[in-house]
Amino acid sequence: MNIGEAARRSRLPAKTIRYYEEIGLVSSARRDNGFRDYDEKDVHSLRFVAKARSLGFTVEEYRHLLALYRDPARSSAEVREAAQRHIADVRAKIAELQSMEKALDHLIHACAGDGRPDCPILDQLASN
Amino acid sequence: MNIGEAARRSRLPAKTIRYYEEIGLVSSARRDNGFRDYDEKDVHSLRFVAKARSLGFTVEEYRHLLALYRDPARSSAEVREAAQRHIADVRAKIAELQSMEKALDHLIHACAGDGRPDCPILDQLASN
DNA sequence: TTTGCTCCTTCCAGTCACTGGAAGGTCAAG
DNA sequence: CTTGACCTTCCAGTGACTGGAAGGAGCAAA
Repeated sequence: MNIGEAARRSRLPAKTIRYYEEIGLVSSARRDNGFRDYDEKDVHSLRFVAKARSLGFTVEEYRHLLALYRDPARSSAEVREAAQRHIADVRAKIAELQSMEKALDHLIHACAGDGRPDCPILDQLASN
Repeated sequence: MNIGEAARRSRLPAKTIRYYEEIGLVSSARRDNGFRDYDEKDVHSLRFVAKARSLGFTVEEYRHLLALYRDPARSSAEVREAAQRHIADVRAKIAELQSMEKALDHLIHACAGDGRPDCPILDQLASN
């Protein structure tokens, strides 16, 4: 099948699939006319990558997970460690964003938001 | 003062201050030897930017907030709107990361993480 | 004076993961 | 024969820095 069909079936943009090929993450056969030609196995790999992507893994992590997936001698410990490293990153990011959210929420509630220039948000940014 | 001192006092890397100058966000005087020369007012602006940065605003938002800060005829409504747009972004990002975290947490708990190859994490990535 | 050190300058390239767009080739339907 | 949807490659841009090279400035110690 053409890249467009593979894109629809993996829910990855065609551009992204070409990019993944360029960086050696996935590959495909080629037809005589130069068009990429994907089979079910290729689509399966693309879907695997699409799911890792939706969980926020980095490209290098997709690569690692794909390699583990294809290695029958892998240990589940290695997979779990990759997932644990990633969830730690996700949690750190959440904590950071939550502290921003909290600070912003305080500021927004302190600000009248009317036609006057007085603004605790600017005051806070300008303090110190 | 030199850029190094301004960097220490604003808690922004010197490289970042030069970058902000390049994009027209801040500016400074120059000494005869070509070195940038910062005064208290400059440091104040840099600190303002550093705080906006720590709240996760984008560079274009720092620019907008600085302009509002410097405009005595601003309305606090405009500042509050900028903050509200930003907090909505932050909340959307938090929600996205939390849904990733939840999915990852399930997977990690389902995985034995031992020497065997069987792994629900890979199974889930490969499903469909 | 020379050495050594820290700080400063500019410029260029790289990061991450795409994304957009230009210019042109392929193919089936009408 | 044209139209339109698809495909190809290549190049450039995104955001917000960050790293590094190559070289100049300024000051203290030997």
